[in-house]
Amino acid sequence: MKIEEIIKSTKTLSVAKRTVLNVFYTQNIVSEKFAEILKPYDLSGEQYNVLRILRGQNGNPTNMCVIQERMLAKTSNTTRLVDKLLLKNLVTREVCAENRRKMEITITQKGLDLLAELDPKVENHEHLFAQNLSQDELEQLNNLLEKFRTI
Amino acid sequence: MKIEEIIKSTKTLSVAKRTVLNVFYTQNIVSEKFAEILKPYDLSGEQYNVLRILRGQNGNPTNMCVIQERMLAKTSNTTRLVDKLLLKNLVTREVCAENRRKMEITITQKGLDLLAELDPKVENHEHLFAQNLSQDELEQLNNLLEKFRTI
DNA sequence: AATAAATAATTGAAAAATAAACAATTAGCC
DNA sequence: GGCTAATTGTTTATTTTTCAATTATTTATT
Repeated sequence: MKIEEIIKSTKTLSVAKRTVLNVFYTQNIVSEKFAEILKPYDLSGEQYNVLRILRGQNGNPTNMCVIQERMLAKTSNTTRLVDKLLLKNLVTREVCAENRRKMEITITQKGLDLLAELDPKVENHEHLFAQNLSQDELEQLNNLLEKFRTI
Repeated sequence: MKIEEIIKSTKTLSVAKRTVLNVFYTQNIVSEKFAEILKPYDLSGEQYNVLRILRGQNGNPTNMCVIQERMLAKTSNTTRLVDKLLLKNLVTREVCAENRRKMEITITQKGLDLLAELDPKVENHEHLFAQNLSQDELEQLNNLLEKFRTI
């Protein structure tokens, strides 16, 4: 469905405006579907994201600032996000010995197990949307988004 | 910058996963820049969106459910959003005569003036990103996003 | 060594989002 | 008319986010 129909615009919109709206709307659709997957696990999108970052470290602990830097939404409050994960025993938090200002966050086995359980569902989610395009089109879309967001 | 570099992924990601990440990340960049524009006017992105919907009605009042339906993020609490706009005298709210369950929301002159002041800045914002692509590429991006999000 | 500057993370208060319960009104049906 | 169900919005409580200020530690400077 065209973005004009979705927002029921009577005027014709510039292609620039349409693109911004499309980026917003598409992200919204994708993230709502994603939230549905995480809901039963009582996990928010950002919490999932942090767990994934931690797993990416292959067992090595990760500082708060490294997590922050790798999150997609830079404005998030990493401390509170990690607090939530701690409460669920999905991660551990310890003071770093070399630099006591830093905190070392490590994903627990429980966290790894949760991610392992989610993996197929997440792949499914990605596939749900990706299947609408050919491999070539997906590569194109990635390239266009990358160019578009450059400031 | 490629999405793998941004999230500093060591593994290679499927094109499906890359696309989802790119959609998320791009929306984030665009909306952060947009928030900067609105900040001095003490307006959130969603509040701006509601004002724009109301202006689109050309002076005709609009029900809450119509507003809700046209918002990009369906989960927002429309009542609260409109409350905020009321407090700033950007809209009015009256009981609908035909169906007294409904509320008629109308944008005020002050609201219209605010939008008029924002218009060039918003266009500027859209242009900031759109200028990275040719007209053809923009159309392509719109088409690909539209296809991609189809469920 | 003492002080200033920079870095890392936390905290508190305010704002916003989310979900569930509630109230009012309308509409359909017998 | 009177009963039931559906619609429309508001309210309340809870959780999250956001923003600015603060604490603790380390590094740099005098």
